[in-house]
Amino acid sequence: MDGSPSDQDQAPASVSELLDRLDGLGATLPKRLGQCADYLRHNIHLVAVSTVADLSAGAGVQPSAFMRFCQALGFSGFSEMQALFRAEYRELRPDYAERLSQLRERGEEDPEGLAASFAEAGHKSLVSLMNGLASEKLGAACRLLAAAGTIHLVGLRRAFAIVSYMGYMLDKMEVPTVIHRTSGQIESDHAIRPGDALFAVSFTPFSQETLQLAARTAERGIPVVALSDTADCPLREAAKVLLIAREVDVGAFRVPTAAMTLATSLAVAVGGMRKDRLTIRSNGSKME
Amino acid sequence: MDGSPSDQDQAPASVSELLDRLDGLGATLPKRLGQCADYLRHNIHLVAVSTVADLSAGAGVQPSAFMRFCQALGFSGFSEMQALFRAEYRELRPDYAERLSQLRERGEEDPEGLAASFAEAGHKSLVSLMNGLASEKLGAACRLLAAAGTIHLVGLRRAFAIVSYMGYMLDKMEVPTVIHRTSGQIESDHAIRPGDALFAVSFTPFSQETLQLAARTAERGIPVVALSDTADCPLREAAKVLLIAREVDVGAFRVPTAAMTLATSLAVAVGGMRKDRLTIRSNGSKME
DNA sequence: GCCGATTTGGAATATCTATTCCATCAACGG
DNA sequence: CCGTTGATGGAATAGATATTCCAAATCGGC
Repeated sequence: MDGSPSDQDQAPASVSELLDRLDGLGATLPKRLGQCADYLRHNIHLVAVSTVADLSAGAGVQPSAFMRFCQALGFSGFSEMQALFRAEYRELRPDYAERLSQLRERGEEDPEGLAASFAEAGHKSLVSLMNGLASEKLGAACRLLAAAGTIHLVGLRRAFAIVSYMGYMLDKMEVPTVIHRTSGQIESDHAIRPGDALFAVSFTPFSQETLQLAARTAERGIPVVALSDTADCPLREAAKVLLIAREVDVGAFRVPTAAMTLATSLAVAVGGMRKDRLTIRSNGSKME
Repeated sequence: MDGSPSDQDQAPASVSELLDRLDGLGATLPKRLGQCADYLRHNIHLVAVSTVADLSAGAGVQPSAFMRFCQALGFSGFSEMQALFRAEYRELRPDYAERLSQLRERGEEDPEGLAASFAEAGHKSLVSLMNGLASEKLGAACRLLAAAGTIHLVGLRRAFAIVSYMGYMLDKMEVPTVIHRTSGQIESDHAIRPGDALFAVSFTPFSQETLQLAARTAERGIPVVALSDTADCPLREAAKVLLIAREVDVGAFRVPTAAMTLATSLAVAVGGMRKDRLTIRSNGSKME
């Protein structure tokens, strides 16, 4: 009831608490335990389904070292730590996995089975989105759009849902935005002025209107950021940055889950950056 | 070394193969093994992170019975079966969980961190969508829409992305569809004719225009199907069926992942049903 | 209601996994 | 350069966990 001094010695109660503590220990750990920390950070998902032997081998240390590592984190041993991961894993999917697999079996005739298939596809799309996201490209896209005067959005057919949602978000954040829904490009071209930027969304099969607007805009030296579902899309040439969001199909259909997620992230990030810029400006302290 | 006749005795190579085999064995299993099968079907997600003792206790049988069950499925024992589940788990998220947690730590300043948070939220939204889906309601919604002459879609602001995507899909499947984007309701009301149906989407805070159009349409005796993010939404009264898709927010923002998934499922199911109906009609064999 | 076949429960065992221990090694301060 | 402290590797041990075995129970056909 007394001995224990600060906090070091009680075990983390959740995975994110554990990660915090890992950061806290930082570089104070001896070499081998440091290797364990590194490996853990990069392979959290393995803990629930692996043995100390597996993990220590992965980290390139002896099992005993890994054991000491667990204790350094505040656990009594590996088993206690693993229990944490297993518990968290169980919680995340209470009866979900169950229903999903039952429903999927029911086939894609039944509406609920269909929904299950689409949900499953959504999970996969998100996984692949996050695995494939190139950090620099996303950052570059944000900077281009944040630096623009007005942001112009174009996307037709299935891409229209994306730009319409993006337009809604940007507008809510008071970012000057125009959605180009037209095929008659008469007004579009002139509305896009130097200092602006164009965000073009197009999926296979690509709409000519979108491609052409993007091409003409790029020719005029106005930056174009593109979002597509494949890297060899015709927008590649016009775009300064081409973002990719692949979706997993269900039969001939798909939900634009990954694209929507990426577009929303972009919009929110751009909104945040512009707000910062404004704040700084109005302080008068710095000009961008 | 020959006895083994057909196929019964080689182990399944994937979880879905295993589920197939489970269905195959069907009711031929003795009582205790039947219990195991039931329990397994409802708790597949537990296999990777549990022991035979846990699982057999859950199923209400002796460990030895569970053991025999594994063997009946074609595995050499429990460990071999568990290995399958663990392998599949590892594959699904290769370095995904890793990145996600790293990125999320980076906070929601950084665009990539934001994307990670939204992706995580998307997973959760899909989980809760599937857990909360009431089978009858979805089926009823499909039937109402499939029976309609023209399907009218309405949804403004953030809901517009949903209806625009739905409109695209329905149109692709040659289902007569109209998207009402107007606030001036002059034409809308008359365009919606007896025999048609209205699909209304609205999230908090609700747009008056959508609510009013739904109310007026319902008053005229035309069926209204609604999609919202909460059960006590004003559409509840006008709608014959109210579908709910809750999203997990990131700060003040959200991606309409669950709603988009539900709407797409609905559209595809309706498209399928109408096609069936047409086929049957043209065969002349049955009239709906 | 008896007999053979099948299923069941529970304890015994084999295997695998976590954990500890200690001799050796490297780092650091005097 | 030596002695102390802390880290390391590897083997020994303790503890779980899976797996097998067999006696008892149950079921089905006659």
